[in-house]
Amino acid sequence: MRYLSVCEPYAELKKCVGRAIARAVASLKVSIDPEVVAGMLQEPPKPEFGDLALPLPRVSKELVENCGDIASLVGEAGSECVEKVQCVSSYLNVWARSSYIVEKLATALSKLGREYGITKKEKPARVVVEFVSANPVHPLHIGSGRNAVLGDFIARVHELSGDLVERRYYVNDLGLQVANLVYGYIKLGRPRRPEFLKDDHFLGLLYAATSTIVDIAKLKKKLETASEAESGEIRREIDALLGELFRIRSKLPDLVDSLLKSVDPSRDAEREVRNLTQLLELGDKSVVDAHREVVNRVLAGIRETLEKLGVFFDKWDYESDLVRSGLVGEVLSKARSSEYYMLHKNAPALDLAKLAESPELRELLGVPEHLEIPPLILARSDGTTLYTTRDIAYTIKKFSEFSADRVYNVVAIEQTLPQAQLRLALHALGYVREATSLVHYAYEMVNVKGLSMSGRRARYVTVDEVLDELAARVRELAVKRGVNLAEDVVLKIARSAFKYAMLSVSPRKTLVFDPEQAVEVKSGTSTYLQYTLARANGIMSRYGREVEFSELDSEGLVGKRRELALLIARFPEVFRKVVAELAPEDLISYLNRLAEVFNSWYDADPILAEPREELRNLKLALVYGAKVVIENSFKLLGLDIVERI
RNA sequence: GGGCCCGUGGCCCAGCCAGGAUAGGGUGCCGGCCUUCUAAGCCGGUGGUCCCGGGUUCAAAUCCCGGCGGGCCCGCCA
Repeated sequence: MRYLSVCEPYAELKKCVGRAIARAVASLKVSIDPEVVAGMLQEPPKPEFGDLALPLPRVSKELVENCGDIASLVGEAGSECVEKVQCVSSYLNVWARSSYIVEKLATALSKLGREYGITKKEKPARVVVEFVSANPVHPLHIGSGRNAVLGDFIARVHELSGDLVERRYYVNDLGLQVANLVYGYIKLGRPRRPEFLKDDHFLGLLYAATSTIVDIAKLKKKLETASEAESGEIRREIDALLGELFRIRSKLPDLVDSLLKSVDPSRDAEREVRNLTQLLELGDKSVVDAHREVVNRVLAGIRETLEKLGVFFDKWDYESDLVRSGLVGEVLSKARSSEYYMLHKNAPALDLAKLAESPELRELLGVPEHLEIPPLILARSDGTTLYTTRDIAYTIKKFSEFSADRVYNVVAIEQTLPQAQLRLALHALGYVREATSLVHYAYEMVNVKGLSMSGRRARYVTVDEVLDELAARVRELAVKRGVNLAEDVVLKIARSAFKYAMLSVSPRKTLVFDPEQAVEVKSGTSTYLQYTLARANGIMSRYGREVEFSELDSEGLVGKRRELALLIARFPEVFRKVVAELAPEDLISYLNRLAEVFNSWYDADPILAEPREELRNLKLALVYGAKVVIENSFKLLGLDIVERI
């Protein structure tokens, strides 16, 4: 990938040091590539070991015994960037010239200003990010919250890199889940919500109650034909579901009571729901109306939550529209004439196993090496299509409508198989470019301490309640500190804390969400970073002028100031890595270190009160650098900047 | 049964892919610091068999092999 305006002070320093060492080693008649040396330079664990260190055995074993000689050779040769070199237990410890660091950093900061560290691509790409796409049957829970935050992050990464990004939400309104909700919704005559509940929360309860009653009906039917041995187990399951229903009832008694009056659990409720899925897919007027209404009511609630989070979408795509547009039908007929077409237990399917035999293709499509690929069933025997089939059509649509070079599906890691099948199916049907440019950005699930989550049973922690609780804590803390915070600032602090919790853990790891802990507002969170930024901004606005980069006292670059300068100098590289690897947690670790060094320095060293002008300029340059670094990181992570905290 | 992921102080997490110095943070607990740029902060202390066992290496939390523990996937669900 090529980038514009490369201006990376730390990388330049490493290259320069690499050259200096390579020159010295050359006089020992050993030839090494300066670039390689630069790549091997690492950050010493302690300041006593200098600014950069080279483990000599990594370069060459023979050099280890010459460690002391090399150190003095580098020192004698002199270099614009090397101040001093020492040999400590086979490490070459390098102290950089302060003037070099200051000059490189000042150049970068004054040249790029607020753009410092952001590397734009030479050729912008067109990127679609599909994320959240939670089924419109209940409010967003924190699992979808993780999706929302990560998807937003990916979109931001590309936006900041100069790409054109389209954010899409796939409204999966054709699954069995929605049919269950529609069933209950119609049975109750399109009920209104009580005053104290948001629509998505209210309808989420309706959905859970309906699902549970339908499931009970299913089990009761099974009981009729069950053997003596089976019936005991089934009865226990029914009892468990009755318990769930009772719990749901406790939240909204009237709702469940009237639902029980209109849905007879002993009748074949399941078949009625199945009928609904068919009518929906066919576009039956009588149900489509109620269906779209209830879906939009839930969606309005979800949207409100996303807005509170500061997460926005360009397009909302209804799955039902996709089917009715005929796109899914086209995919089906294309599949029928494909060489991979097969019947699997009498259902139309694609035999992708053959295709997946090629290791090269797996590599190309990012299909895990040992993942077994079963046939992809395209439709039920009643003719209704299945999710992945519709997703094939949707993927084609996402690519074509935006002329996308790449499409991200931000989807839970548990869907690795269907996502792999999706890419293989696209390839099988001749959509080779689409198949290779579709990225499954996978993230692990969110578990809540002491709760097994289930949408079907209304057992979840919602994003709304977490945000509300966080906001309450922020207010409480503000009162304690005697600070008057505007409501929008409260929300910004609260939602940033939520995002931070979602972003600071690697997406590949299961996130154990402890509601008690997440709502704490304390150090080691976004609040700490926001606070640090507010301090830096406070100084800058109090100073009220542009920093004078041409007159900096580089002799003053010692202690925490030096540490901070080197961290700021590293930002462009950190940024590039985070963008390339889509790893928000790396950026967060870096920010925490930067904030720690900044605060520790801030506490001990007066900045504006510094009497010597050139030293004051140096300090201000550091404050400015830290400010720009944190602000640009916030842009990438979607955290909010607050003026006062 | 097969496959993938995870295991790091009491709790949470970074480091592992590209092996390097005494394993970093946070939280918790104990103590100290506000007449000076925001104390949601700073400083000090406390706390670790990097799941276990082998192997490779001058060097292993990191790579390889074998276990153990936890999660996920293998549906005419999504």
